[in-house]
Amino acid sequence: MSIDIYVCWTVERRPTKGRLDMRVTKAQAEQNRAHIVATASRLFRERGYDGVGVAELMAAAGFTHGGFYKHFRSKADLMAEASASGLSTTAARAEGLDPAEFVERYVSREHRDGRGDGCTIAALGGDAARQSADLKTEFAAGIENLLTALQPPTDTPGDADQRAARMMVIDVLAHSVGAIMLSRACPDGSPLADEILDVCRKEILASLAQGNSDQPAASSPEA
Amino acid sequence: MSIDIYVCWTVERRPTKGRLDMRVTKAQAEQNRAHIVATASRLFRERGYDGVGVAELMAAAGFTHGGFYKHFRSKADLMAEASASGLSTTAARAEGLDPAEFVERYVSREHRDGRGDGCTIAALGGDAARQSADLKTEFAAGIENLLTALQPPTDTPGDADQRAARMMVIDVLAHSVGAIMLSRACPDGSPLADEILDVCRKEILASLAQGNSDQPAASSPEA
DNA sequence: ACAATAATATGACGATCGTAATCTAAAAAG
DNA sequence: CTTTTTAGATTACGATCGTCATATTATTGT
Repeated sequence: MSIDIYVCWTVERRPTKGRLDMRVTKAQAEQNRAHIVATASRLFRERGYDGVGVAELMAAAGFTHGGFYKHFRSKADLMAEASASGLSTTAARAEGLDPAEFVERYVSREHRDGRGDGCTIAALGGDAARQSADLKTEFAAGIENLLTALQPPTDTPGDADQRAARMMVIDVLAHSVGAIMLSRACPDGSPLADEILDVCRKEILASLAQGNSDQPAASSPEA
Repeated sequence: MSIDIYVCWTVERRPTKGRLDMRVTKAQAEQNRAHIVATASRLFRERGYDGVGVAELMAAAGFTHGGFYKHFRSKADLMAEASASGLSTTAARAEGLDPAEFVERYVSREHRDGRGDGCTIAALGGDAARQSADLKTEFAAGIENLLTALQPPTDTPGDADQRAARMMVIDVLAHSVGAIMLSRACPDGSPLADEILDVCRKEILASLAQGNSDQPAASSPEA
């Protein structure tokens, strides 16, 4: 019959997934769904929620748009799920990182220029502000997770220390997000874009070095 | 003739502009154009560049969509102009403001909850990052203007002081923008949204108070 | 006063949007 | 083996998108 044609299509579209049949294993379907979410997470970060249509999105994942509503109730649902996925990735990457290390990686040209791979907060935070409460809730949860991942391990959780640490990471995160977003709003490769990044990175790191009251290393750290 | 009817329509639609005729005074046309730009600037800040269509935009300004392309070459052109308009308004408002005063007003609930009236950078910076180089250039110019407006008047422009002041305002701006955007990405009225705002405002003001090397007031300022 | 101009209204174009109905055939259930 | 279920393909719907063509008529230039 037309099996050869199907195989041909398969090779042309998604060699990884490898199937274009009508019905698919339950495990395969789950995997396909995850792949759609991952693709959406990247595309949304690159072009914004309104910048990617359902059809284009499915095509980028290697499918036609028809099956979309077998996986998600609406585009808004996928937006929330893709955002949650991206946010959890960022939190996982930050896990165990020293705040200074986080800032070095976050407030960098590589991060600024790699929207699709970068932080969902910096890429879609502006869009999220105009979306549904559901999506904003996902963002808040993602932010909380990131804060937790960044909070230095306070084995003796004296309430004052804990609160101070939380305030510190909140401030560092907002500061870093602002630096990336401001830099991205400038023309690619413009001096101002780089200046913003360099100035902010330096200032954030300085405030971190000085704000360490645990290790009272004022100007000359450990000798 | 039908002047009475025109007046009636006028009252129903845009009492300010006052005319619905086909042809209009050159001055009136200019005023109409400015009104369209102002309306667009507000609507874009509230709903994003992709969230407002040309027809809806013109209707909000009191016109039909037909005349749009007599005023602007494309929607992208209006986006750039509306952004420039909003950015210059922000810079004008910041003119002569002490950095601390700026932060008090900028990192506030009123600003966060008033997108349409607030800073264009915070409202559209995320969108601008995905737009054309022309629009990004407008943003960079607007940011530069805001930096200049915020820079304390260095009457003796020693290069070192000047550069330090510039670094300070760049850092404060990015920090403030990040605080607003992060807070706006959280659900309306959520504790985290307010916490971000309060923590960041406090930290930014603290860094300003401490960073003042001109007035060497370390802990106890002027006596 | 007359002719040329241009700001607005009306209507329509093709493209794309999110969503859904229908079809197909293989996987899952019996 | 038979039946049911369902992932994905195909097709299509109505709405909206940015843009443009045309008509109208008061203003502007002469």
